[in-house]
Amino acid sequence: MSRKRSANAVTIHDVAQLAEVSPATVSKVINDVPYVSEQTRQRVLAAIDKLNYRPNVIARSLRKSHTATIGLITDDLEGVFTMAMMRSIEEVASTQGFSVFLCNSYGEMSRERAHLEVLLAKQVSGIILMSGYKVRERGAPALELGRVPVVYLYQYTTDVDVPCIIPDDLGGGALGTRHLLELGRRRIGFVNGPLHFEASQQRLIGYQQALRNHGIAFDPALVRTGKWNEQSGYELAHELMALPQPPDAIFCASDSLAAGALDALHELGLRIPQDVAVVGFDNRYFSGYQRPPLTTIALPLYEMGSLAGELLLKAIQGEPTHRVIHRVPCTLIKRLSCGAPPD
Amino acid sequence: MSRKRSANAVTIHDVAQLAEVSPATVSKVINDVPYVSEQTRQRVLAAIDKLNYRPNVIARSLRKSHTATIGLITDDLEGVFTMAMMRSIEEVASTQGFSVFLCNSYGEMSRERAHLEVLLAKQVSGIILMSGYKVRERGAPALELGRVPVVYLYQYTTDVDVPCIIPDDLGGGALGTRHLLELGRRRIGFVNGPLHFEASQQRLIGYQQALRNHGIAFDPALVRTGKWNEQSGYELAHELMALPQPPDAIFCASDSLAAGALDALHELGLRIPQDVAVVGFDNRYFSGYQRPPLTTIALPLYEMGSLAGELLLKAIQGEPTHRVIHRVPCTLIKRLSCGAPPD
DNA sequence: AGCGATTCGGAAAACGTTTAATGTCTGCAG
DNA sequence: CTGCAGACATTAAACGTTTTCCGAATCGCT
Repeated sequence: MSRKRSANAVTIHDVAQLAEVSPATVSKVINDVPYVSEQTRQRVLAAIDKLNYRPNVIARSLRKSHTATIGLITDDLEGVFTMAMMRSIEEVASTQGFSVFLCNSYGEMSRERAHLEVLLAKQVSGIILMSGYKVRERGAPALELGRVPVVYLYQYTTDVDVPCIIPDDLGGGALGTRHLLELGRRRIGFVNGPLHFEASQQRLIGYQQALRNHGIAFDPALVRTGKWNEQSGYELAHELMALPQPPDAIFCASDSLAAGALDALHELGLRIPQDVAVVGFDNRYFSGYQRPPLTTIALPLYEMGSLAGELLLKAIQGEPTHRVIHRVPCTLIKRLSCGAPPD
Repeated sequence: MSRKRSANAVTIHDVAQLAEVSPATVSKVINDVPYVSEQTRQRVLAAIDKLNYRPNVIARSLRKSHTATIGLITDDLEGVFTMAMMRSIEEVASTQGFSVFLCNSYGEMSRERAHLEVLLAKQVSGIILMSGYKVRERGAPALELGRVPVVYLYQYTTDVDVPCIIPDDLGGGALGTRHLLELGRRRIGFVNGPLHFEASQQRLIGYQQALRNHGIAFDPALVRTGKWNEQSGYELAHELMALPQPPDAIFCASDSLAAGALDALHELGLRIPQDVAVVGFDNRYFSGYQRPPLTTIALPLYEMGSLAGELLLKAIQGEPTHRVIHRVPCTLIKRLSCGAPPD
């Protein structure tokens, strides 16, 4: 009989033979193709069950040239924002019957290139290129390699016709500022990261817009820029508080900066939020563990991830893809450092 | 000509045609099979280059029944220990030419089952089942589905013949305790997590062993068990410090417990490490941000991940796999809470 | 009874590779 | 001149599906 196959490779032929039917018919019942009688259908199903048959998806893909597989290339698998996006990508993919290949490029173009090659060789139906935070822009990867849909997640580029997904940093900047304004704060300091990051620029613009909308004059002395880290936050907060008219609130463009600012304020013996309110940005893991727990602007990482997945899957299904930059809105996480009652 | 193919599907036939040679010959030069003349080899390579041909790995796998692909199913994609293990798995896989499918089961058996089915249907060469911390034991997944090698990572089960990889919690418990003993501490409190976790049991045993090896009597009054969280750490540290003979050091079985303990000690106005030294366990992200930065026992997550990858790949290459529980040693991360000079 | 439409089932050709088998040279030893 | 052993190259059969096409049977009409 068919015992010559390698170990446990039960194929559609085995099923066909057992059910006394042709492989074509078996295929039909598997794929719910009409015009197979109920009786044979049952016979085939029984055979499938008995042999514990599972279709070989590889073979299927070969014929159908559709693998139900997408590739996910990340800059930094251990990046602080990676997991959340990955989680939602995996979720939308798997609920739609897709599997996802995980690739880590370590930010090296050569590795990214290599991963792209194998993904395409493995006939993925689409690819998500994901970054975290730092790297936001770069040349187009070698998309000429194959004509599979691509979406950029948390990064973008203008030289390629591809949808990009990033957080709405401007809106986030406005959101945090508005929150402080609504709590009655009038001199709001802004501690920013390096200005060559688009995120910094956008968050600052948001801050300014919110001030303007509230009829508060923008005071350049109240904004400071440094690195993204705690040390900068510490130093710049000190600078702000040393002003002749120190601020009654500090909005930091990252939670790390905010952590440093908190240190500085504690050092000065100031009460938070009574004397100075503090709002961070990013909703990093540790922000809830600060003293006091930090009110912050959350990056919409889940939403960005699922948007990426959905966009890609639609593109795979043939929907035309435009060169759009999707800016996903940030949300406010109220904790104790701003003075408002927490969520 | 061959323009009838779907868009940009350049196949081995196209190459063959351009190079005026048979597909078989092209295949040979691709796979470095001997007996093809240098001249035709060059001609074929030129054609490949010109057409920008990439072999269709799906088709290849079909014939060779070997996909160079592994599956990774995790309990909890967002688990605190997941990323590090994932990173090293991806690394060893990709350096050996394997791709990895990422699957998240959310700890639900039905999802795990479903993922297993599609992984097997997609003909993966092997599967890693990964957990984090909490779930350590459970029934065997439906391996009868297919005969592909499996390894368990950060979880284990005894009812299946499969290699398991877990941290050496006992060794870690001993390591932290020994470190405190060597720094001269003599009354070391032990704040533990729930005892139904094997990790708790093992860490406690390690603690006891280290004491014994140093000739210090084990005092049951010095060990407390609660939950894994900060709150427990806070309360149990208070209990310990209220003892008639309070400890001069506290070893916590998790960094969360340690964070709570730190709170309690601060509240009591005690200096760390001068009055009480503290050591945590897990090397969580926030442990370096405590006041003072927490000395802790690091879980060997990278090592566990790469071990998992290597074991799986070896098994795929045919090496027989035993039912072994690999306990990977933990390491000591010296920071400021123990009194020793940091690394 | 005749006949088109509908339903069911199978034969065979794909899908893009690899590989075993086979064939054709060329050169060289006897 | 024969025979034989490489060295190259090709043919064709796999791999496990899906899918087109075709034929047979049945059904519902006139």
